[in-house]
Amino acid sequence: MTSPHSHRTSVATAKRTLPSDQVVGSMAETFKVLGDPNRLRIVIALTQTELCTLDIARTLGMSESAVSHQLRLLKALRLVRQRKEGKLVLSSLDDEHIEDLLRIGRRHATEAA
Amino acid sequence: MTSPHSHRTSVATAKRTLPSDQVVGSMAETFKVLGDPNRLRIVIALTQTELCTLDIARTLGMSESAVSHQLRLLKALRLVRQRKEGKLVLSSLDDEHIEDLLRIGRRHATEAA
DNA sequence: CATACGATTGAACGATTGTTCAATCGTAAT
DNA sequence: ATTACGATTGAACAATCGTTCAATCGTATG
Repeated sequence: MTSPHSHRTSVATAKRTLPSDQVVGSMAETFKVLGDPNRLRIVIALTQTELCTLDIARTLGMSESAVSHQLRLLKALRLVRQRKEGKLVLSSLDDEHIEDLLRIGRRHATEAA
Repeated sequence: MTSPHSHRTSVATAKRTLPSDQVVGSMAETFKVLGDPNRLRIVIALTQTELCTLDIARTLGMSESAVSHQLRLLKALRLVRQRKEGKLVLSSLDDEHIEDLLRIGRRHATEAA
């Protein structure tokens, strides 16, 4: 025989640790937006410099349109901020936490499998 | 007139900062797996205790099958580890970086919009 | 004003996603 | 051996995703 196991108490304990649906949903959205390679590349590129939409497109080999669509998402989730300069729209990171996420995510990704 | 802008140099600079496709892809996978509310809840629940598949299902109100599918993904990406005990499969977090990601992600998510 | 350039928009498309469902496997207990 | 329980699997489905394409907007420059 192995150690006894009570489903009841485990479930009750685990349930207590969960944040509200709203918080979980918001966290998931944040991670999800970083979960696409092109969007992630955009964010990484912006850790160095402010860039206009076209430069991002050229840097990543994406269409201007695709970049614009993604920037709108990134802005909506407060990862990216934008300012206008003439006919350019310059994008930059909006939040200092983002670079932390990138750093840790990269560490996990490049660890020995 | 505003400040002059050279696309050429901005693109060249930005390109240098980008990790390889392989690294970016792996990072994106890591974020993506945390980008689903149910999967994220599973991971959060496991920060506290080791849990069997059924307990996770009961805690989150998911079917056993759905949980099992997601655990396989989490295991493949090395977020979750599993050990057997009798007929139970106990899951726990596989990597200490994960909790850091959760903490920072939560901070960003709960910041004032 | 007309032109060019950078940016945005919305519809449409194929591709991917997460779940359900039913069937099956494995282990422990009777 | 049979039963019960926990876990896994694969097919199938609706839903969501990210891109392309064409059209349009805005602003600076000729």
